[in-house]
Amino acid sequence: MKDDDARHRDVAAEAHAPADATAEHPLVTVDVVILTMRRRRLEALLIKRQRWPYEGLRAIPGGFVGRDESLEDAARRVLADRAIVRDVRDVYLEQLYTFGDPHRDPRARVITVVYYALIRADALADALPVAQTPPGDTSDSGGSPDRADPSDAAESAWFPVDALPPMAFDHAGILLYTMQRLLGKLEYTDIGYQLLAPEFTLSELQEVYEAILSRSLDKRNFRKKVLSTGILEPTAHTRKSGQHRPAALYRFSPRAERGA
Amino acid sequence: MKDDDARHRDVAAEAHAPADATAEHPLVTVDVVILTMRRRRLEALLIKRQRWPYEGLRAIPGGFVGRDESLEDAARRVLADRAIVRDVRDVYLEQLYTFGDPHRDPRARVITVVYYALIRADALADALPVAQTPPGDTSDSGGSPDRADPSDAAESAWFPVDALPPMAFDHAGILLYTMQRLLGKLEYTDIGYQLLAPEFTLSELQEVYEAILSRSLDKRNFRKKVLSTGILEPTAHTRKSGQHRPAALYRFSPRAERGA
DNA sequence: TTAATAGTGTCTCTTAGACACTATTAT
DNA sequence: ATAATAGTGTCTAAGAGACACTATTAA
Repeated sequence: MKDDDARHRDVAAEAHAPADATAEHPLVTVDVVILTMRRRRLEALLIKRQRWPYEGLRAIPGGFVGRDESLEDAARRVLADRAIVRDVRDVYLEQLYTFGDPHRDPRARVITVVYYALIRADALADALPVAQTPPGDTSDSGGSPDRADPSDAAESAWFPVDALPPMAFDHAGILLYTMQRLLGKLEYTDIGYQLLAPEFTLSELQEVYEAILSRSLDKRNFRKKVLSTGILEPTAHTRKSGQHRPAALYRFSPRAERGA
Repeated sequence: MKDDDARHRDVAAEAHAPADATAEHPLVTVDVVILTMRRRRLEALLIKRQRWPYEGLRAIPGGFVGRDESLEDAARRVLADRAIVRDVRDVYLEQLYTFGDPHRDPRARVITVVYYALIRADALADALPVAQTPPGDTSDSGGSPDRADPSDAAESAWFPVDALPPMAFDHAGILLYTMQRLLGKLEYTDIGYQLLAPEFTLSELQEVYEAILSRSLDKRNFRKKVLSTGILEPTAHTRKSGQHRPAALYRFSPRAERGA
């Protein structure tokens, strides 16, 4: 076996790159679009930038890829750093796209591999990042908007995906692209279920679909369709909430679990 | 404005990376799965590795990302280097996935952004890379299998995607993933048309679909379906070939052109 | 009794897929 | 004539979507 420096030279030589190819090479980060259902809406976790460039604007959480870390491991580390879930293994994580425009970051050439993470409502950590109260929404806000995030980089907050704040870098476009991907995968995969607790009502499932599709669905047709697929099975449980009939709880049938 | 070194330190500091973060960073390449219809099959262009590791095995063409080059520009440069098309702008190019396992290349940490390219039959350059004659196929081979590629890296050859040779690195998996993506996009996009000349017969279009789906389709149902979408329009031309009725040629209707 | 959500069937229209023969050309 | 591919229509079954009322609970 050769030592590391020799290997680097091998790779560089093969591609006609200069001997110190690493210095010429772009930096690589992993950004993670973190999504969850909150207040019956789909919301994304965004940090507030504290430095130039785009100081004060919101950004998608991210970090550099470690030397011996896979891209997905790096994405889970970003999630763990933000401390928004109790167990990072509970999170559905999927690679979205890699953005590499030479001028997307004014500081350096940075290529970012973007993942999106779907957080089940029941998996959110107790110490929730702060919520933003949108104008016209009079429900309780649930936290001070100034609470600092443990990370050096920024404080975090949840924003409804259909009412995003001004964004740093190319992150507005990345969010938009994420929503399009989510919408595309909704019909032919079970990503919709990844935003729900292990047991859920059909109304909750319908809310997830409506949030991603940005339109309301007919209740009878929706239930007919999801039940006809056979991937759901009823539990013996119901959930009471408010002054109305309790809802039956469903779960994935074991056979269909974790299919993608 | 700051100078480049200062900017690099900014990025590194923000992510808690060591000061010489660039030395710790992975290398980034772009690999391009080049596909075309040849002999009524879908075929991929592969190079033969000339060095350790995986010497003698086949690999997907690729190259390092230049400092001021977008990822897509890098992919088109890989295409241009291989000299397989007359005009690189004619090629349909789409990002597939980014592979970054820390040990996928034994020489160094290499993250590769993979694109796939669909080459129209009429856009292939005259100096075609050599074709492989699979066992049992008695049609003419069309070139010496030993002709050297202009590139330092390897000689190139076309291989049917359903009969691939032993592959270097994780490239067999990448090819497989490409075919799955292609299959998935076939139903709801017009990628199928990107493998055809501007004017084509319905039988040629059906052959593309059958190659990607790996199954035969009913001729009447296929024609009914594609014509009902309204994205095709008849030309006044026909094509005669062999001892049978000439086929009508179609093209995209201008409105639907270049939709993705 | 009221407010709030859970839960349930029918009809229509469109689409997917099975299925077999005639048309036109070169040899 | 024969070989080879182009081109064409009907029927059936399944799925998507429009549409309105009853059931159960807490206050």
